[in-house]
Amino acid sequence: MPLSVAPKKRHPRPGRPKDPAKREAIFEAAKKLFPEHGYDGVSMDAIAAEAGVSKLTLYSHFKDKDELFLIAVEAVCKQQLPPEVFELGPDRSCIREVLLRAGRRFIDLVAGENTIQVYRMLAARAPNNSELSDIFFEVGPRLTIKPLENFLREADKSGLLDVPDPVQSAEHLSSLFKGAWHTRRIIGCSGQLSPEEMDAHVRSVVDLFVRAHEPRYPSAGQSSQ
Amino acid sequence: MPLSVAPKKRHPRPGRPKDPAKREAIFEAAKKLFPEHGYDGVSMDAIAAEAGVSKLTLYSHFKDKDELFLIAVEAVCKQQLPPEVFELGPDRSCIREVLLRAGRRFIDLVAGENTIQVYRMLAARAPNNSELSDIFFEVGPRLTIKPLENFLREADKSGLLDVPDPVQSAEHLSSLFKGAWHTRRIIGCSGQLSPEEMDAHVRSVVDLFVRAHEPRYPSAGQSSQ
DNA sequence: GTCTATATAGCGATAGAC
DNA sequence: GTCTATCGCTATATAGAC
Repeated sequence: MPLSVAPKKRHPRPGRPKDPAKREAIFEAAKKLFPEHGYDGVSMDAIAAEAGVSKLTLYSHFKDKDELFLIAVEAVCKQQLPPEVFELGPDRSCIREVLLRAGRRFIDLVAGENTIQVYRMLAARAPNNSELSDIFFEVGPRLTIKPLENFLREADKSGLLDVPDPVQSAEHLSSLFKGAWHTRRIIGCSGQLSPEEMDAHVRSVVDLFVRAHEPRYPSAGQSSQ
Repeated sequence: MPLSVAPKKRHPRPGRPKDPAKREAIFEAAKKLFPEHGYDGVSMDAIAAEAGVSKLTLYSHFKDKDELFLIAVEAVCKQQLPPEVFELGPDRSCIREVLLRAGRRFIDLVAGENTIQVYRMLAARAPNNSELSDIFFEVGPRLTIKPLENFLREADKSGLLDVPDPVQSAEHLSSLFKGAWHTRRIIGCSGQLSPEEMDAHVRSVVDLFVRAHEPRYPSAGQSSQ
């Protein structure tokens, strides 16, 4: 059961209601600062200052630093992926073109600054918050791969590709798109991919993938066994 | 110019020489603790205690925490990879078998606890130490891929595989072997690959890779153009 | 050169005034 | 409910005794 941002009001209205705007300001500050500097790099004072509230107000809305970190990261993960942005178009005439477009979008998403920051945060606290990493993986990478999987499944049915295991192939394709650069970005290596290099990489991946999955007997849509 | 562990003695022998054994003890403690708990998770007190020396002795041997962290991580990276352990055997008769063995070794290495800990450390301090990450990538992943690259180049020459760009193909193969599990381990997801799943994964990768690179006209060793 | 003891600063979390 | 001021703790880094 994922945590929620909404405060739980046990008593209908015992006194003056807490200011939702302040809670939101704290929440926004956490979502901004934690990805930038990591768990240990952000103090509760810094969050309070960024939000423009006092530290006690902060503690009145959130139990402790861990809780705030948890819901902040979770929120960043969820707002990370607008799932429809990655739905592959209905154009399946040219399989390579569709995969090329998909690859560019995929890389833009998983190698974007926001995504990389989430990975870094989670890596830093890996020994502590394995549940948080699990959540991230479900709402992040898992959902990102899904459109690839669906596409491959349909490509297999229509005979454009030979994909007996769409789940596994989608994961392979995802790994190929990420390549070595994804990990390099996470650990903060200096060099960056130029747009030309990125394009060459995507082409290379699509070449390899299509070559591995193109039907062996082009005239036959499906082969028995 | 990488840092060295050896102390620089500016004066030949001004007084009592510092105890090299204590320096080594501190060094060993740092190499043990930093990978386990990360930069912020390890205090100088903890290192001194682990090494069995006082904190001032520590500071007399190393300028500050950053310097100690730097040379410790660098040392862990370098001792990480005995390059000969990954040299592929001379048996190139069955290409799939060689790749299967290579894949298992490769995964054992890059998904091992030590390697993953290095990734986590670097990710946590990514905004600060990009040079350190660069060093790691050169002495780590880069060297690990090299044997794959050499093997693919020879396989291409002997006509067993069709690998026009061994560098790129080796990187792709590496990405496939790592798969999603490598990243999942870095961020500390809970589930782990069972040996059976690992084996299935490697087989799947080798299937895909061989299928993509097997010569199209089996009888002809090389194709022109 | 090495140790015990300490200075200084920052952390997360809290008590009391309004 | 919110703020100012502070507790208790731990961090890095250092001064004085041997």
